[in-house]
Amino acid sequence: MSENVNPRRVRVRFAPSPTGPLHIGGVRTALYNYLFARQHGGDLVFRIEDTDSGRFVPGAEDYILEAFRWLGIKFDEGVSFGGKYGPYRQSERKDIYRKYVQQLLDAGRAYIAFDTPQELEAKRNEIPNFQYDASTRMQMRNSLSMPAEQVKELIEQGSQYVVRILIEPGQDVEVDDLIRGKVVISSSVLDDKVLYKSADQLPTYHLANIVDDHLMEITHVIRGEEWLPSAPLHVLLYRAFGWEDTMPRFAHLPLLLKPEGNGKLSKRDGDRLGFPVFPLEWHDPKSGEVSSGYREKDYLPQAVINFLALLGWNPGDDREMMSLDEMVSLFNLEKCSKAGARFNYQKLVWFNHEYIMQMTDAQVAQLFAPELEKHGVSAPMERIETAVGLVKNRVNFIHELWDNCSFLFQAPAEYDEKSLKKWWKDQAAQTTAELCGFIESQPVFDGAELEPKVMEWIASKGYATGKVMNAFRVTLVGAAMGPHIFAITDFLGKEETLRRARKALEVLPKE
RNA sequence: GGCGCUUUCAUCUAACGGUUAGGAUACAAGAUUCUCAAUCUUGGCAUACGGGUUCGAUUCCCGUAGGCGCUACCA
Repeated sequence: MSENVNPRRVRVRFAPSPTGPLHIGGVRTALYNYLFARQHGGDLVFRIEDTDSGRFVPGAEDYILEAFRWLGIKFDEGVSFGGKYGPYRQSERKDIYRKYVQQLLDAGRAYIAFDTPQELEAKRNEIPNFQYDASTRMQMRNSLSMPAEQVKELIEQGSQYVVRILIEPGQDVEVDDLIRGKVVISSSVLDDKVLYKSADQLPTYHLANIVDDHLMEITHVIRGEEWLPSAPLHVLLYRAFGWEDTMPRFAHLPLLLKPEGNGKLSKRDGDRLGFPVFPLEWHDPKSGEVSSGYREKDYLPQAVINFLALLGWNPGDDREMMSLDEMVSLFNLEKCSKAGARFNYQKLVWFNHEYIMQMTDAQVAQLFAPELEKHGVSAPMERIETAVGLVKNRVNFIHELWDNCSFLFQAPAEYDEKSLKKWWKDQAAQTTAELCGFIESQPVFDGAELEPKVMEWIASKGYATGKVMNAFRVTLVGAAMGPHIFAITDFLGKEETLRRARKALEVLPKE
């Protein structure tokens, strides 16, 4: 049971609905589709499923496209990419769907129903577990229960109607899932789903999805687990159309769950726990509400991708840090887990740290330079690189670099109280003054040469190394923090070093 | 309620009948050190429960319990 049984070129799709920002779970689904397509040398299609005119949100499509650009997930064809299977926006395929709906109607695999939403609502209130199926359809107002002339008349009068699939009860429908194996559901529990809506004269997801996947020659449908219950319906639709021989293989991915508590990951969780659930920041055009995004929160796209890839899949060994290309060669649907995965964003923070560590100082400096400018600091790239090299191991995010190295670019304006309390006492002022004198008297300043001399001097004076050095550190940094002290003096240079130390001696208490 | 999926450390997961049940994150301790980190070492932490099948079950089957999803003229 593998792909080589299927001689067709591998074609997969990611088909979001433009109803808002792209959810992070959708990003993972797209990622898996991308990995699968690349690995098999196939195509990844970007289709827009805008068949719900009521929920359409302007800007959502562009947002989704931009998110994938940022993440580095590339599509081969589809909306904005072109291709010979278009149009790729479902709202532009109305005529196609109309034709196939008619085919189903003609074949007796679907029927027309006149029940209004209000009537259905009333029915549901009246009967506890009402379902529109073989047991109830003859009591409803449809082309099965009514005489042909009446149906014709109603249509001519302009009555609104939907088209429903005719489900034959009593047969076992089998879905062969690449991740879960065989799933069997009795058609008796399925209902006569609406395929074509009267409200906006568009097909529902179920119909559009099958028609498009067939016409676009999709070979594998990799989607979220929420679609598993309707997969049998989809199989039945392929059967009704007579397309069963080219029906795509299905793979239903486990869902992303809340980091804590019950339920699947939602927008609210991000707000509550302090992490984004969207790739990019989103400004809702209707409510004006702003939802944070990973890009704006300073996460690296590689870190997001890497973290997401491992939520529900593993390469089969212990490796965790992987480039997109590595993932492409390692990916395997059979290695996908079946149970939902909690969204443990702590680990994403760790990934971000690891990727910063993995980047060269020059790469990090490029990202940090704009941040520096925001703080009113302009420095040669070389200086920034050096600074970054000194402190990048202690940050999880690029923006945290500032707090860790601002003192390299700006003399301390004030001194951290706690640090002073701990280190600026006893003979701190005196030793610092003496140290300044010693350093000034030395013919060398380079840390590698100066450090042993200073240590020797401290020992000869009988001082405690920690006390002398930390007092000195506070004068340079403004706090008891930062990299190795001689790395700092090297960066600042002799003049600036002594200037800062003496400034502190003026400002800080002598005793 | 009905239907389906699912169940290994707190979390992500490995072990596709035989392992001292492995790794990573997080947490804790220690080492290092002029500070804060980083780093290294160490530590604690899991096979939901009950039945089978088998010489032997984390692994296969059944049941129970928990979790998740679906149950719209939404996708």
